[in-house]
Amino acid sequence: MPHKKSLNALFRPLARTSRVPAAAGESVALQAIWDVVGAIPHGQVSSYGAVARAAGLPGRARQAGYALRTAPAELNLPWHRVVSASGHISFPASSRQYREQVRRLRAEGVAVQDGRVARQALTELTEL
DNA sequence: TCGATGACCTCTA
DNA sequence: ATAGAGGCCATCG
Repeated sequence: MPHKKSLNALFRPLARTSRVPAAAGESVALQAIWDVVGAIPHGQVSSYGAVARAAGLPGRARQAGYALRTAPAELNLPWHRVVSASGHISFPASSRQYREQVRRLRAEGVAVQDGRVARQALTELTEL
């Protein structure tokens, strides 16, 4: 496993393709996570942990979830492209957000069965 | 200051 | 496949 410094260098190209505008006053961690999520291509799915790693925050999957929860709606982040490492949608099956995520994923051609996508369908975000 | 919480993860068994 | 333990850390009451 590369050192954190080289990790950042590795992921820099990904961040550069981000379409998320910088929000003034936000922490670098939050901004980095939003950048990564905003760079996930249409039809592709990743996990909170992978997003955190790509943002230079290995081991901080929870912060990725927090960042998505607090993301300004104006950013129009493709939040639905992020699920847990197991492939499961991280919302109660009865929730409105759960249904919305399933709807959006299927609209992009992503197969969702029993509230989860195949782990094989998850991308590590390092090969973009 | 402290304990609880949470859009999570990894290792063990 | 499933379950528990530990780890992570920003937020909140």
